[in-house]
Formats: sequence, structure tokens, C-alpha cells
Amino acid sequence: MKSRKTLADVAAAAGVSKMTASRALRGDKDVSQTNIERVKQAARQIGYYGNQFASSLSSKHTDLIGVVVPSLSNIVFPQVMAGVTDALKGTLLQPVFGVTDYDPETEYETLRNMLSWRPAGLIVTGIDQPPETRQLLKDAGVPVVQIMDIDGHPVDACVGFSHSEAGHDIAVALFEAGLRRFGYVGRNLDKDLRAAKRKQGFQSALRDHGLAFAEIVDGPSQQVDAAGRSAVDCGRKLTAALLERQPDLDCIYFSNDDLAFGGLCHCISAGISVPGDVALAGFNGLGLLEGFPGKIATSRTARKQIGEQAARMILETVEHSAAKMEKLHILKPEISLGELARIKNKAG
Amino acid sequence: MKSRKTLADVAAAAGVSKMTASRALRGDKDVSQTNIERVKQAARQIGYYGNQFASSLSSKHTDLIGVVVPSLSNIVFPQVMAGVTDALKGTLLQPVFGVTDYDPETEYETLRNMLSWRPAGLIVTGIDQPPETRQLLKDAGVPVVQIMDIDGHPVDACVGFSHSEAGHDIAVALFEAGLRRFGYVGRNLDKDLRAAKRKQGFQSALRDHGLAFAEIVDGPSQQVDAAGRSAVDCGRKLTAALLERQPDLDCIYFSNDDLAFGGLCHCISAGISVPGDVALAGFNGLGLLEGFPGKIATSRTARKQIGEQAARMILETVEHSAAKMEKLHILKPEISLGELARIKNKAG
DNA sequence: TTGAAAGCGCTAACAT
DNA sequence: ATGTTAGCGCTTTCAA
Repeated sequence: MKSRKTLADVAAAAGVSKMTASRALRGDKDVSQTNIERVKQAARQIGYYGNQFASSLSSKHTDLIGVVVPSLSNIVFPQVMAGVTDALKGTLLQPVFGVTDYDPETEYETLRNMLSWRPAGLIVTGIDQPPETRQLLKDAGVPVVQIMDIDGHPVDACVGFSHSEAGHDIAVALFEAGLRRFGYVGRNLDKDLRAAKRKQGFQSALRDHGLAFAEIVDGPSQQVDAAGRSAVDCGRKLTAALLERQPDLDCIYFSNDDLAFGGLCHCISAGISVPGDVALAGFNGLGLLEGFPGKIATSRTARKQIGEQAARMILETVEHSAAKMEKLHILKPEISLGELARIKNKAG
Repeated sequence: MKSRKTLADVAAAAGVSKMTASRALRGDKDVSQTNIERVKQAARQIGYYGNQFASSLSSKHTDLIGVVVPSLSNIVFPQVMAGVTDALKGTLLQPVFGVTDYDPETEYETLRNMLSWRPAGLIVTGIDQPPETRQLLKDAGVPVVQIMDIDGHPVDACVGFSHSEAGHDIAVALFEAGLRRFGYVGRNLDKDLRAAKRKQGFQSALRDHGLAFAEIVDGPSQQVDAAGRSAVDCGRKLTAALLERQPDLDCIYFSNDDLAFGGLCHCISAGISVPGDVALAGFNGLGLLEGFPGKIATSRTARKQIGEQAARMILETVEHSAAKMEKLHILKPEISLGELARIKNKAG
């Protein structure tokens, strides 16, 4: 850290005391108009831009909101981050992002590190942190919002929806559309707990109708490669493998839209009609699906809004200092059946 | 910022002085093994995790690397961020991200704000910052690496490639594959300077062969909507519009892969053979394309590697303190013609 | 409306 | 190997 212009330099240049300079720059009242201008101009002239360390150390106060996400490879999380960023725009707070790679140990370390920056609030993805991490969050002494999942016990506040319910609901919708022979394509389920919950919810709904997945294909849990390949491609390959083993499926549920879209790509290449021969269902409602509108059923998640809402909840708590934060905010995904809806109506 | 455990608490709990506690926690040598353990255990027991403000203020040193990207909606930038994160993993440095929404004013403010955190280095997307921003970067007194573009004058170091050359090169490759009637589909060109450079390079190459775009379609420059829709969808619609006006095109160049993929989706739905009836070319080499391997020609950019390389360059400068940083690192995109290559060989 | 003094929690530099 | 002293640059508090 190179030493640079300090408040003292500004004060000297403006011919006032450090305190007056400090007050003028922060917009404190009780500073004469003359001095405000004099100080601000001096600051600009000598290229002064403050020192957050000194400021925060002295004031015991920061404007940082720590945001922890599992991955940057899945576009969903950058979208959450964008939501947080947008909601914080124009406020004094600013987000600081951390990435865990779906690794609990990394998550713990990331949080410890964030706490050493004394953030004004914390937004953490997921609700199933290990005990030690939960303890860290509880003791943090700042508002904590867990996002994306509500199936479990939040440390404090929580924004998201139930993934097992989401899986359950789309299974019901697909069943009611007349589909009976289900297959499943997933990936990374050992680490992606929320995807696992969806699968489980789906299975439970099938059980209620005396059904089960006819076949399950699981992809590798390794990260996407450097070029970002793989999610769609993986879906394509797994779908090909699944349909080879079980050609008479009438519906495949995927752990997300990327995989489902890969499945669609396979079907188109192989001349399989979708959803006529086989229906495909994914999860998230990504822009990807707009390429073939209505071809893939999905649950549209409000991920950007989740980020916004979480940020707003922290904002409120910080501003009203009293803990008036709502503890639970559900943004339930909306099911979109696409072309299946027509088929369903015809059938019904 | 709530007041929490301090070094003094740890020292008291361990029965040593603050200095010994400080040294023990930071892994300084010249501390007895007994005390190291005593202090570390005391720290864990009382839940101490340091105060970066005090530490950095005192030591005049930070571990922060500021990383500024224009957008989170375009998966390319999260991939760059992932590269930076990976390269910094295991080092003492850590990234802090800022987003500009392609707005120069926001970029300036973001950088000012980052500088108030006295980062050890800065990674900034793009090379065409306005004069005031350039000045800020020059005066920052920390290593600065501009990424993704080398067409211009870097403030200091630079990692990326020439976009005009990239546009030029793929135009040549497509020309040599026998294509002659070119159309163009772009979006956001007023703000995305690099996309504009590619288009310009493409046009220049066409001119060299006495050709020009037969038709150009420009999409809206607004951001993607909340659900992340739009990039692929926009490509689909623009392609439909373009082909309606100019049905005899034999190739369409898109400002990126998302749009190109949308174009492919349109062609498949409309029964247009790709690349037989019309060839499509995009830019980036996204995972998207794996859905229909080889259907879309593209320039594969090494965006994750660019992030990694930029981070490594800053690491080196920081570690060797002397400015031994290489000033220019080119990671040229690799052209992939896909199925066009076969056609080309047949033709040649 | 302004300024002087004190101290935030830590570490560098100098003792011992 | 350990402790003491003196700040880092700012803001809070109190006095004028």
C-alpha cells in the first residue's frame, strides 16, 4: 500500500483544519459553504480519495455487504449477484463477492475472511451450512440472509423457495399433462444440494402416483472446463445415453435447464420430436430456452429478484438499525409447460 | 461495525503480550512453539478473527486486487472472474469485483471507490477508458492490467487480443471457405466497443475482397431482462428479420455466440440447413455451441486464461516488488469453422 | 462553525 | 523470544 494524499494534505491545501476538511468531504452539516467548496476543490486538485481503512477503523462502520455464492460458472449466480448489485446501486452499501466452488471448507474460510472486513451484512447461498459455519454466522453480529433455499432452518433471515417443492410441483404438472414414463438426468448432485432436493421432491411426487424414474443418469461432478463448455454438452451426451437404454420414456426431468437444453439439442439432431415423442423438463427458466420457445418445460426461478430482495432486507436492517427484517421471503418459481400445455389441454 | 474481540483479548486469554499474539497469529518466526499454540487456541476459543482495517492501516499493505468488468449478464465476464479467482487461490491476494454496466461514468466511480481500499493491483476490462479514468489509473501507484482488448494504448500492462483482427481473421476464413454474400447481426454496439471493433475488422476484410455486408441488423442496446432472457432470443428474432429481407445470404456474422446460437435456433425451426443453406459465425466459443457441435463457426476466446494471466501478472509484480511485469500478453482466439471446414475442403 | 485531543486495533521498529 | 513505544489516517468527542 503506497502512501498517498491524506486528509492533512487536503486541509493544508484548503487552509483549514483536518476536522473541517473531514466534515466537508463527508457532507456533514455545520460547515460553512465557503469551506465546503474550498475543501472539495482542494481534494479534487491534489487527487485525494480517502482511506477506507482509517475511516472504518475510526468510525467502527463499513458499507460492505458480503455476498457468498457457490459458483460463477452457472449463470444463475452471476444473475443473483447482478440483483444484489442493482438493489444496492444508489445506496451507500456496496457488495463484496466470494466464491466457494460448492466446497463447505472454502465457504467457511471465505466467511471468516469476509468477517475480518466487518461487513454491515452477509448474504449467503444455501441453508445447509455445517454447524461450525452456522455458528460463525450466528456470532457475526450482523444481519445474515441465506438465499436460494428455504428447506431447512435459516440462521436468521431467508429468501428463496423450496426446491423439494419445486421438484414436486413440476412432477405433478407433468403427470397431469399425461406423462407416465419418467427418466432423470442430473449432474453434480453430491455437491449441489438444491438439485438433489429437487430430484427428491420429484421422486416423492411420482411415488404418490405409484410411479418412479424408469432410469436415472448421473453426470460427473467436476467443474465446467476453462472455456465454459460442458453443461449443455453434458446434457446432450447423457440424454443420448439415457434414451439408448430406455427408448420408451415419455418425459425426462433434468437437474437444470442447461442439461435440458443439451437434451433438446440431442433430440433435434436425432430426429426425436419434442415434446411429441418425449417431453423435456428443466429448471430455472434460462434465456437459453428462448432459442426454442416452449419446447422445454421448466420452473422459472426469480434469481435476480432473490438477490435484490436479500439486498433490500439487509438495507432495511442497516438503515433502521432495529432488526425489523422480515425473516422469510418466498419467491416461488412459476411453472411453464410450454407446448406441453397444448397437449395437456387436448388430452384433457 | 459492532465491536468485537480484539488482539488484546487474545493476548489476555493466552497470557502473553499483544505483540506476541500478533506475531503468533501471523506466523512470524521468533515465537516459541508453546506460545504459538497457546495463542492460536485462545484465538479460536474466543472467536477472534482479526480486523483488516487496523491491520492494513498499520502495515500500509493490503491483499486486495480490484477487478472491474462491464457486466455479469454476459457469461464471458464471470468466466474471466473465475480465472482471476482461481489464479489467486492459495496466494495471499484476493479479488474484489466491480461492475460498470458498460457505463464509463460508473466505471470511473467504481475505480475511485476501489482505490480508496488501496488495492495491491487493478484489473480493468477494456483499453479505451476516457482520459479522466486513464489518469486515475496512471496515478493509482499500483500495477494495472487492462484485459480483453489490445487495440489501443494500455495504461500499463495488457492481456487479451485484437478484436478488429479477430473480426478480420474470421472474415478471411469464411471467405476462403467459399462464402460470398454476408449479412451481419449485432446488438449493443454503441456500448460494446469490442463488438464494434470486430464488426469493423470483418468489414475491412470484406472490403479487401471487394465485398461488403449485404445487410445489417442491429438489436436494441438495452440490458438483458431480469430472467436473463433475450440474448439468444434476440438473435433468433434478428436472424428471422434479416433472412426475410435478404433470403439469399450464404453467411451471417453475429456479434457473439449467444446471438449466433439464436440464429441457429431460428434456422432449425425454419427448416434452413446450416451451414448448407446459410453458414453462421459467432464469437467466443461458448458452451452453448456444444449443443449442436460444429454448426456455428466461431473464434474461441481464452477468457478464463485471460483472467488467470492478468492475476498472475499482478501477483508477480506484487511479489517481486520490482516492476518486472511483462507489458503485453496476447491470447489470440482460435478460429473454429466446424462443419464449414469440410465444405471448404470439398470445395478446395 | 471550527479546532484540539484522544483513540479505533493493529503492526513496524526498536528495545530487552 | 518477548515486550514497549509510537504511530497508520481518520473520526468521535469535547471545548471554544
